[in-house]
Amino acid sequence: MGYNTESTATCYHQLAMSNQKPRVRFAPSPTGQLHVGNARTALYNWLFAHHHGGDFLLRIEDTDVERSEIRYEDQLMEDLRWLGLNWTEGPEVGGPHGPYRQSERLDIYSQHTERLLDDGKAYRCFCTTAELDAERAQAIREHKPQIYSGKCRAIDAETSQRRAAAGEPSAIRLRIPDAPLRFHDMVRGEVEFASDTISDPILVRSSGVPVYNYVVTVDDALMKITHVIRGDDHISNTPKQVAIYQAFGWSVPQFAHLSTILGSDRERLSKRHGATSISSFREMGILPEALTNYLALLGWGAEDGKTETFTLDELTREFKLERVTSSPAIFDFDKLHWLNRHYLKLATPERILDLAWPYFAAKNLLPPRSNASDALLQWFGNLVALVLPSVDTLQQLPEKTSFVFARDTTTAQADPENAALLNTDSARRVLQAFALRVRAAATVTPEQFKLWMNEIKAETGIKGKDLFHPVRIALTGAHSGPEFDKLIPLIEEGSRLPLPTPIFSILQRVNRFQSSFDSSSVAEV
RNA sequence: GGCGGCAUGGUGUAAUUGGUUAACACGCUGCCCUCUCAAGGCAGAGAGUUCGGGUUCGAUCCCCGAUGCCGCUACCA
Repeated sequence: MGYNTESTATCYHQLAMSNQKPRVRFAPSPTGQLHVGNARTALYNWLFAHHHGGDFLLRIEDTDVERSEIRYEDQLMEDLRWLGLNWTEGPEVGGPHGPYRQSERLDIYSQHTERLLDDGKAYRCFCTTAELDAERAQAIREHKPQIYSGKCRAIDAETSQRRAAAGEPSAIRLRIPDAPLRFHDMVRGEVEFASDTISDPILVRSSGVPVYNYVVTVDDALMKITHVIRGDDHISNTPKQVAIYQAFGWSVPQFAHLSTILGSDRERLSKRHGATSISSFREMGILPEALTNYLALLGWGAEDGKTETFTLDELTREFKLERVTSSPAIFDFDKLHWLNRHYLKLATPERILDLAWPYFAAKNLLPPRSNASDALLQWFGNLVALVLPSVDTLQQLPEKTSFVFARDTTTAQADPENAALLNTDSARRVLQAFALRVRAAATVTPEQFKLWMNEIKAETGIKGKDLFHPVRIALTGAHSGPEFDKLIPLIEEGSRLPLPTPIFSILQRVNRFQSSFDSSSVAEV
């Protein structure tokens, strides 16, 4: 018996040849936020399942009761749904192989443990922590693999039974067979571990709680998982798991170990590198399709070697596990932003408006969405459309629209670049001529504005940058921004809208700016 | 220390699986557009494939070794 390379390969072959639908799972621990690494694992599982018309299921690995929290479980599911990664079997939807929460499967595990014990595939280990520590210390000293000596392997069944019955604490270990442990990895090929480098793994702690490596294996087998797609931090665990499959006489699934996602310093990506949780990306206004597209690209490339933008549907068609790279990838925020800009441009105006609104409401720039008039909706839509191409994330929108919301453009004079532009005779002449016209007309249209600027140009001989920049600074507080044709109506219309933070009209802006500007420039001269 | 994995411009991926000048995208630089910024369009710089051997007529690709990084080495997951 035993599953050598050939039988594993045969297994794979049969699966590939048969029409058996693959079944894959995403099995997170609810001990924290879903982060990009896990999300990418979930995505690859989902894509693989959907590409082959198979099943994608969700299982919660909450055997670590200390760290597991229900709120993280809820958050996890919310994040997955937001990404568009739905599942057909899981803790809340149920399914034929439930329950899907490991904490609810404890009976199943103990039944299986009995079986292993009865078959002599596993044994009780009475070694104390102190003994094990000593063994380990010695192994290090002798430059040998740190593996359990197997001291308790030799205890006969009867004695073992008796000592356990007498209340002596014991863990349960698997007997690792004396043969190399091999498995086929769809992204790395054949992987082999010598059996004498693998310790007899603990299956059940002396507390009676089974350990991760054991329960995943039992669950994956019972849930009929055909392909285990997970992070490569599990690669060294896999031989132990293979041994568990063998001990039960179960067929070993296909494995695919995905490389780690690194930060720009080549360290494992973490909070230190900035936002890494899915919810933080959502909060900053990254579109889910941008994130899934980006994550797909982190370790995979399309067959044509060129196309980079894919919707989830397109990814489903194109995605092949065989094309996944085995080397770690560095997370690049710039590229994520590029993709987000791409999808922001593709999104419908209605959707953008819905998504953008809360960022402004939170800053008290807009009323609650439910109170919005059609005129306000229209105006805001125009405003957002104007600056959308220049933002990486929705979160940047309020700042990018400060040209209309800014309450005090006079502070712009403090900026050295602005001051240089303003502290000239020509700037003063332009501003005075402009103010004169605004005060006479009270309101401004783009057509009027154009006319006035032409008049000022003719009468002062000032043109280009020297003509426009002072006006721009006076109006918006910045020497750069959108074209006046768009800017003028946005400000004027905005000033007539009832807003929690009213917008100043052109006239108000000119008056406020002129008064402070005149006094400050007098002082300078 | 032991075991395993990984290595192509700054970054992510390609390279018909051993065949010419190593491709695409992000980013960067410049130009065009323009009052300005952004967007958009165009152009350009940037790697000889971690290093050293070997196999071969020929290695990014196969083999060996070194180095570096990552993971596992728990009665964590």
